[in-house]
Amino acid sequence: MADDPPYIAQRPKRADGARNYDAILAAARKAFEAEGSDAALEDIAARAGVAIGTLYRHFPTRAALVEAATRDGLAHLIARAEGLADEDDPLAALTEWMDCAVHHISTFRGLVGILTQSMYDEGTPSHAACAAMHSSGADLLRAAQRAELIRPDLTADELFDLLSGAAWVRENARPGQDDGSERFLRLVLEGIVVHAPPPGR
Amino acid sequence: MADDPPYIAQRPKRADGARNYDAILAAARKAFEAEGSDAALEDIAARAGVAIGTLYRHFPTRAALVEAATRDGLAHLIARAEGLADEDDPLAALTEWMDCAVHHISTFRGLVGILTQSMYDEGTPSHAACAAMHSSGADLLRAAQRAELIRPDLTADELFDLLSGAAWVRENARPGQDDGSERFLRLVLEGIVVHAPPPGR
DNA sequence: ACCTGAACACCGTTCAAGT
DNA sequence: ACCTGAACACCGTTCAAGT
Repeated sequence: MADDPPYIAQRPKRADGARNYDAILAAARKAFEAEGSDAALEDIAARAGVAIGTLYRHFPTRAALVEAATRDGLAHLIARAEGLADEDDPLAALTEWMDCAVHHISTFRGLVGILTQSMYDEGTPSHAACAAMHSSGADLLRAAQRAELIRPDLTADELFDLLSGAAWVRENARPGQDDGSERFLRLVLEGIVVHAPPPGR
Repeated sequence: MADDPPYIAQRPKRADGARNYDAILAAARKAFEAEGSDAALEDIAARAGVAIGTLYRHFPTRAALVEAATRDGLAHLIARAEGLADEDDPLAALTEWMDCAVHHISTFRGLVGILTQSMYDEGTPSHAACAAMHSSGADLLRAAQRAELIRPDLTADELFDLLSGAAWVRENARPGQDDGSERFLRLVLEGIVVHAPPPGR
């Protein structure tokens, strides 16, 4: 009774297929950034110079297209966590990663929502990437907690709530204004760090 | 060159009009709560027992319908701020209000986004309500800052970023799970309160 | 194996006709 | 002043025909 696994787009091997696949992805990324995750698929196909059926052949659902469009970015984010694990200061490492994460999960309007859903819906194309991201973040969190730099009662789920809140604010920042998510994160951070005990103790 | 003011729905005086207006609003609230702010307008009309044209007559845009559906809730929130202004403990007052605000601005999926847009788009039906809400919150914030209970560098805009971040997390909480926005707010609060100086000073 | 585009469905929005 | 529902437009999605 296993529900079939989510569809993950694959780059075709045949030359014309690969070319179209790439063109669609490039057009999708551009459209998502400009119009958000609900950009018109017909426009994306048109801009990629393919018929609408071709888009559907490679990416049968919008979720599959979003997954493919954000795949590299999320992979980079996960790799970054590995790199930061060796850092001397685990709080600095966590902070740096959170900043990086906020940027990657809010590259276009609607992404945080999709990823948040994917976090707990296994039938979703982005679920695997989200799960990997979750465990990357959890590792950095645990390290900072072991060093007693982050309050011990903070769970990884709570960390991701804070992260997605910050990302949503960034996604929805008024166009002209600077985004305010750095400030948001810094304020949040003050709430989760272990405050130094009074001196002489 | 004044752009015309945003359309604000008014309850008609004629009996049949008023009846339909109420029925549409009731159906809309139910639909928004179940399906989010992009619920199908045709369904709402059908459930209210009116033709689609009647819905458009009373609420020419989706934004006008959302404004009307959330009008009472936001008015209540603003009144609550007035009441809390006389509180002894201005930090408790602010905390209580933030909790209340988070609940009101996340009654259905998509609301926070609409209200956030309305905050800085004057041509939007909910703009007036948002502006009133903003100044209500700013008053409570200033009181808490005068009492040196909230860090003095926190701006009202930043407070609303934190608020809408919390509301978004609540909106998007996984269905079964408890929403986690209380926890979110409590963590955020730790980041913005003035921490007691070491004793004996 | 991949591409095309017509066809269908769904839903938002308008408007002429009616009470 | 208000209501109705047909009409149109737009866009998502499928699929038969083609290379």
